Amino acid sequence: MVRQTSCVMSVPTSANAESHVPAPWSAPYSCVDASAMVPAFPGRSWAQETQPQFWSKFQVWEWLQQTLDMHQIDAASIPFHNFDMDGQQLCSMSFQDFTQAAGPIGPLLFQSIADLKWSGQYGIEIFAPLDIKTEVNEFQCSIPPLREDFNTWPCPGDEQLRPRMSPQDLVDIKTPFPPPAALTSPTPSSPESKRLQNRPQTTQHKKHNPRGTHLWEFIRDILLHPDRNPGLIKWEDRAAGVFRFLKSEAVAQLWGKKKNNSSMTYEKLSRAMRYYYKREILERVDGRRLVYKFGRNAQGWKETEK
DNA sequence: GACCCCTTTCCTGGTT
DNA sequence: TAACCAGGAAAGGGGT
Repeated sequence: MVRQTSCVMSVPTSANAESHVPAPWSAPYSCVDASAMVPAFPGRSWAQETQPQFWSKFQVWEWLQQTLDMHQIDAASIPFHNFDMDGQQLCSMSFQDFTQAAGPIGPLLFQSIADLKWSGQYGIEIFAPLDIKTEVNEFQCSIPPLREDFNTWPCPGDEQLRPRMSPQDLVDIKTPFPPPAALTSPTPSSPESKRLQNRPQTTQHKKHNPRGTHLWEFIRDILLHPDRNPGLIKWEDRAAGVFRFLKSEAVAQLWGKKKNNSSMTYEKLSRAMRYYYKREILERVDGRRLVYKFGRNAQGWKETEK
């Protein structure tokens, strides 16, 4: 059966268009190419923002999220509160500080920030001078992709700041390190856990999430960082895991952008959400529009799990 | 290539 | 009337 979808969105997804848009602050929250929705938006000086020492707390988190996403590391596995600091504080962290704050991926983060410091210092243009404003007020994309080949770049000067990672350090860097059990283990008796138990051992443990971020994780992560998505989704009952879509179509477009699917709509997104009912990742909230609730198999959203 | 999983797409019908 | 909800059916696509 051939389904020719009609593209109802105005989000350009061609390679060309994509190549002119810097990667958003986070792949999971990939920004809608709002230039399509907001024809004119004010420019912004990027001169300072290319240097991490001038970053705000918000931008530090953007960078952190971007780096985790790039390496397909579950954001819920990282103690974000350890990075509740501005760029200046971030830049003053030592290699050991990063390791303590982020565990096994500390070296990766350290290397990343060292590269950015170095790039900014030497005036390398790694940030495209483009600002994007979505229909959701302040949802801005600012952090471009970090270089994947960071470890192969020449390393002028400050070796103390830029220790080379050994091959062992980089082994399986795309494979997330084991997150806390509380964040990954479905309730033993739940259908989800049974489903996992029935899987071959290799697929249970080999890769945490080979397909990348799932929709519910995407939603969860938006909720966990409300400062980054003003007006998209909000908690109705934080403790109970009840949340509500405020800009359903905007969220759908963000999801579509992440999946490189310009025809994503809330209608389709909500269908995918409803499939989570069976797996108890979400629970029904009867009688309330745009309201969902995390179920027993949704992990990482509780405050106590942070 | 088969199979599994997670969506994605389309659809019908109901509700707000 | 529009937007949303519910869920069946089938296909797409990546991983094993």
